[in-house]
Amino acid sequence: MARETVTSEDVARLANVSQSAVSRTFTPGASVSERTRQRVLDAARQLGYRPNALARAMISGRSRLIAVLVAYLDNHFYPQVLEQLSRAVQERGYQVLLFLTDRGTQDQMVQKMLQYQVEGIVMASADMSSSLARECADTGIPVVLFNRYVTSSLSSSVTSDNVGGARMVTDLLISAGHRRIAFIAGTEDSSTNQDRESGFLQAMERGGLLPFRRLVGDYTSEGAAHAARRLFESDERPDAIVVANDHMAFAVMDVIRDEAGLSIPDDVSVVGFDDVPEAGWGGYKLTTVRQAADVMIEETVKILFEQIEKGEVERRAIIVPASLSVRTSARLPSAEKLERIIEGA
Amino acid sequence: MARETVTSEDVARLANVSQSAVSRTFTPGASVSERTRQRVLDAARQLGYRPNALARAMISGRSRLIAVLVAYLDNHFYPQVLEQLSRAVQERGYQVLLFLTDRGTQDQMVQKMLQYQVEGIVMASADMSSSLARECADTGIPVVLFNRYVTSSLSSSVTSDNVGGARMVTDLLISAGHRRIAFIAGTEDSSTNQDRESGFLQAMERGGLLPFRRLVGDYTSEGAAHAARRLFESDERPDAIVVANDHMAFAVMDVIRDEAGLSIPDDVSVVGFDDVPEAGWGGYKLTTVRQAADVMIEETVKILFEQIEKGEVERRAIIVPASLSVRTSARLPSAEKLERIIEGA
DNA sequence: TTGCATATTGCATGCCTATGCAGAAATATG
DNA sequence: CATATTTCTGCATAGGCATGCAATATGCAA
Repeated sequence: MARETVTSEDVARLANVSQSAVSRTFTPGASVSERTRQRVLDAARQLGYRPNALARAMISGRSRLIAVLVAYLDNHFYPQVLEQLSRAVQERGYQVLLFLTDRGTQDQMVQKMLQYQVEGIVMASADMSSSLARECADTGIPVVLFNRYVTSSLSSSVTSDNVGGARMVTDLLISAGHRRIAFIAGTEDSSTNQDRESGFLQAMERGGLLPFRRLVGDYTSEGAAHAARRLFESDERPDAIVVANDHMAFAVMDVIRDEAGLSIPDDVSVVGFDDVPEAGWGGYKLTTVRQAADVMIEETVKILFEQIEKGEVERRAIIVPASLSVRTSARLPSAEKLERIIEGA
Repeated sequence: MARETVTSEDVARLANVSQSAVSRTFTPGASVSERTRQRVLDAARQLGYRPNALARAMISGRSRLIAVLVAYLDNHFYPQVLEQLSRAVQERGYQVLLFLTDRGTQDQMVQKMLQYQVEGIVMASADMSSSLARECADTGIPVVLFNRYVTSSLSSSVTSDNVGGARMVTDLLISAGHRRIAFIAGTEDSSTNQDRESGFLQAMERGGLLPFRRLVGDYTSEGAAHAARRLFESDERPDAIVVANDHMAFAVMDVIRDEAGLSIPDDVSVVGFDDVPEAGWGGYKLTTVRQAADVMIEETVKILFEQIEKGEVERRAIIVPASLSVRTSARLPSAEKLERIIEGA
């Protein structure tokens, strides 16, 4: 088996041309006459020749590899992003080199990425230490933090308007007459959570309300379920809950309905953040903040390739507007109030 | 910016050793004295040296890259697989090169994979033409078809017992007294669908029943919803539905409850296949066939690396046992009958 | 037919690292 | 202390391809 690899030289010999001619045939835009081109192509087909992308990458200094780092794929927002991102990257002739990280292994992962000479990095998860950011910046490789940012960092970032989005859903609840509104937070030190929480707090303050209670769910189902249980273990119950992402919101809804025996939205309103596909499913119909994943990805890819082409890295921070996805997991305000919120008044 | 890349030669110069010494320092198991090793390490740290994985791959002929091909990530079974697979691969010092395919682009994708000199290929989706299979086999690269197979192919495959699993859930429905059992199929020409359908048919036949009706959902939510609507548009309704995977089953449940206004499982039982995380969610509580994704991945990785190490490819077909995940979307038979089904009697 | 501009081609080299080989150094043996 | 081993080390080369440069071929106008 393992047929000995066939090289451009083999093809050249068979086609009676030089190795350069073969190379040029497979390099778009290079100068080759149609005749040699055909001869080379024929010979290549005969031998089953395939240019070696690694050798190519070595000599041209362009690996055509984009590293994507994610921590988990169980929050459906990320698979969705990964799929679209990968497609976008492939369209430009690049491939995604995937890195799944645990907390604590990011450093090694970044080392690996750099070893593979990737031309760009998307960190779709995992906070990045500023030393790491510096290391990347030093190499001149564009880095985009996706759905998170680090203020001290030199990297670009693309997020949606987490503050504004959270403010909007919270406004929605307040306008609908809710007064005992709890917040279930994600991972405390993540930028998304901080922004969403501050949006929540802004809306509450503006509405003259104090948060009914605040618990941490760590962006996991289990954490969220646990938090929800604590919220409903006494009679001092919230009448609405803002959950820091959809993935947790589903778990919260399960606890409310199946364990606390309450009805949504009659007894409690629940809202989330992300608008993952499941939010639209009949079992949940979650009112939530829609992150325009497609736009975010578009921006990410744009930044990446602009910087790859220009060869220089500049920090850019894109904030993509968020919108409301109004379904039935939360009581609605009057149509006119709703209108006003959606207009972003 | 793009600090000019620092090579092993630069390190060698600074450390006052030869380039070989640097190389050996970074090659586990190579022969270097502790003293030079330290000198090299120091110099490397000073310069920020990182071995170039591509150059390394070129000369050693080992890219340490595994290509993974998937078609979609919206069926949650695949993100889960991708995550675990990627982790397993990383543990062995390899990285996943991700390929997202549409129908029809597999050929180009495979070309790309081979160009990148990947050492193994996992096709977690997308059927593979036998010519493609031959091409891979010719190169001597191990290929594992994950969750699908092609009889004519030379590639290995890992699937779960789709026939047996489908038989089990169908038996469950029959034992619970259902007689009007419909089947919603996935993609017609996929091996998973064919096997699941044939398991369904076997059980029906053994139970002396004819399928109530059979529709195609193409493994998409929309397809499944459409099929479900057709099932319930007349009064001739099924009293149970076997759906070829969970992802479709959720859509079916939504239609039954929200559009047909029926109750599950009182009016209709619904069962699925895969046991994705959402099947356990309170909104669905889907009775389904559990595919042991972890075992499947374990086997996949095992095949892959055994063949990579031995350097020879042999066809192997692993079938991982499936089991029942009994929840509440389907009426239950008596405890004793249930027991018998689970025991696989 | 000749001369010049342009399009092709081949040569030679470089990208960065791993590794066989032979000699040098360090260690063990008697 | 001499010799036999073992451990290190550096040299030189290879791995497959892209690309600047110089040389050749081609096309066209005069």
